[in-house]
Amino acid sequence: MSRPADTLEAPAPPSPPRFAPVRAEPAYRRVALAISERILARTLRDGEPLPTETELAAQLGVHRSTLREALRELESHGLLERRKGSKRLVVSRPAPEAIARGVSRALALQDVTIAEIYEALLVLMPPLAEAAARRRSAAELAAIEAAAARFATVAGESAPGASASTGSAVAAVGAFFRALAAASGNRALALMHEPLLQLLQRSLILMIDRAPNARARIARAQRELCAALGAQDAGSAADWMGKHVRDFRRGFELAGIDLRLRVAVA
Amino acid sequence: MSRPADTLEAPAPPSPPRFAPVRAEPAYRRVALAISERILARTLRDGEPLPTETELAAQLGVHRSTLREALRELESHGLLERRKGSKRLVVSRPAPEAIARGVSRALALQDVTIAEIYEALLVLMPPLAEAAARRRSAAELAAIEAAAARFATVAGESAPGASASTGSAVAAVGAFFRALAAASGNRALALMHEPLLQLLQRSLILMIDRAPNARARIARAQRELCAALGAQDAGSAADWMGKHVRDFRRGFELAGIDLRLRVAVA
DNA sequence: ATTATCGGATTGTCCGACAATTAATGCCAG
DNA sequence: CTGGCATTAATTGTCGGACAATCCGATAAT
Repeated sequence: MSRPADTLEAPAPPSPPRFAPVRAEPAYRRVALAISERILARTLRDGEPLPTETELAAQLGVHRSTLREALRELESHGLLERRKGSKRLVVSRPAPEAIARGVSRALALQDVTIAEIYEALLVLMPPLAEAAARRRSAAELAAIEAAAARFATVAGESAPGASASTGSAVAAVGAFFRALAAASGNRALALMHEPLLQLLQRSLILMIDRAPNARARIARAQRELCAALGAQDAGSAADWMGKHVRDFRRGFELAGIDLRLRVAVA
Repeated sequence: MSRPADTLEAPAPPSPPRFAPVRAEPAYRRVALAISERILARTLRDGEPLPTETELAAQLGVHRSTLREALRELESHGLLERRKGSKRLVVSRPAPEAIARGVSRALALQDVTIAEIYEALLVLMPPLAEAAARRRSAAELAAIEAAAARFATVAGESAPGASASTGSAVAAVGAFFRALAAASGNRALALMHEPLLQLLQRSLILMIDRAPNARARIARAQRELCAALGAQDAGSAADWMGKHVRDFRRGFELAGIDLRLRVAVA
């Protein structure tokens, strides 16, 4: 486009019989690509601070504004992050929940239904529990049990209908699943389960106070799962997880929530 | 901070006992959030063109450069897209492959291993095949069969080692899985399978020419899967998909590729 | 009606500037 | 010589404005 030292430009190509690709990408995209390639190739390793904007813009031969547009793209993909209270951007590996948030949004915008999320959970969670039972460390087990304990506390301390506790009960459910996923030793499965969980949580807020016994049933399932994980009983863990997930479905039905409704997102 | 009776301090705020959040987010992020909320809330529906940059910047009370940074973020998440050869940005639902690319990158940067991808595929794909067998339409079945036919052609036409065809064979494998996922009727599962597929494809490039019979075994599995899908035999579909996935593992082993290697990404 | 032409609108990119904040530096006391 | 504090330099966030290339819509020519 408008570049500084563009000398005389002949409108017609002189002789080359071959044509260059007509569709040139804008500079901000090429810049983003160039930087992300370096990150992917580990030339820039995570934790490493990026050069200053002025410096980087000079190196890449673009204006700072242009560079900035590229940086926003990388930042939003989690390839760059700003450490708390610091100015400089540093290279980082994307945080799972940030990635998952994007996936959640995509699913929500695609009008995915609660039924689809339920089905996916039914596919994913039992194997996750199985893997966790087989591979969990002592510390991971402790974390899972702590999450279960917290749910029990939160869920027990209030009569059904006390909406103040709804949020923390749902959050505790999330914490339990996350701890379990972390213990599975499979980051691909863990990452994939995260968006489902995020979407489940949104719907759970509506369900947990309307389905009688929902809290009690969840607490029960968590206890059984903890026991299975403690005993490293993969079969039982998978089994109980299956029951647990199916219970969610029952909860939605009892609460009168149509499973064909599309999921909401934060 | 809180001193007892320090009456001499003049700069203390006069009356407001409440403080605003200290950590204000930059404008470009607030702007991005504001716009994305509208999109999520369907106030801006997909296909709808965004106002011009000048206009939008004015409405939001920020400079065009600032707005632009926000737009790049939304664009990179697939919430906005530029229709081919057009200038204006239009609201859009994120394309699955774009989302999946972000997930793939995240997994690769997290040093996820081939073994983890394999395990995830083993969890995900058989239920996907099962769902596809149950719900596939005639058109979807045709698409799957077409993909299988293409793989057979590509895989058969060249002697093993002809690296020219490697790329198209791998692409055909991808097309087959994608067609199958699309027929599953579960967009959550389909979206989650996509990053696994992307990563598998990268590794397949290395494997398919080094593992004897890889092509033939893949073709066989695809034929059997097509038969099961055609007969709407969910059990058989799940079964063959399981074998198919396990075959990939065998292929890696035969090719001498360590499953503990981390996956690569485009 | 179809195509060629023209002017205005819009995007991509750049230049430059400045306040607020963070990082760096130098200075003084212990 | 080291630790703490004040001052200065550097960096980011945001803004105003500019301009070429391109796209869009309308109008004129075939």
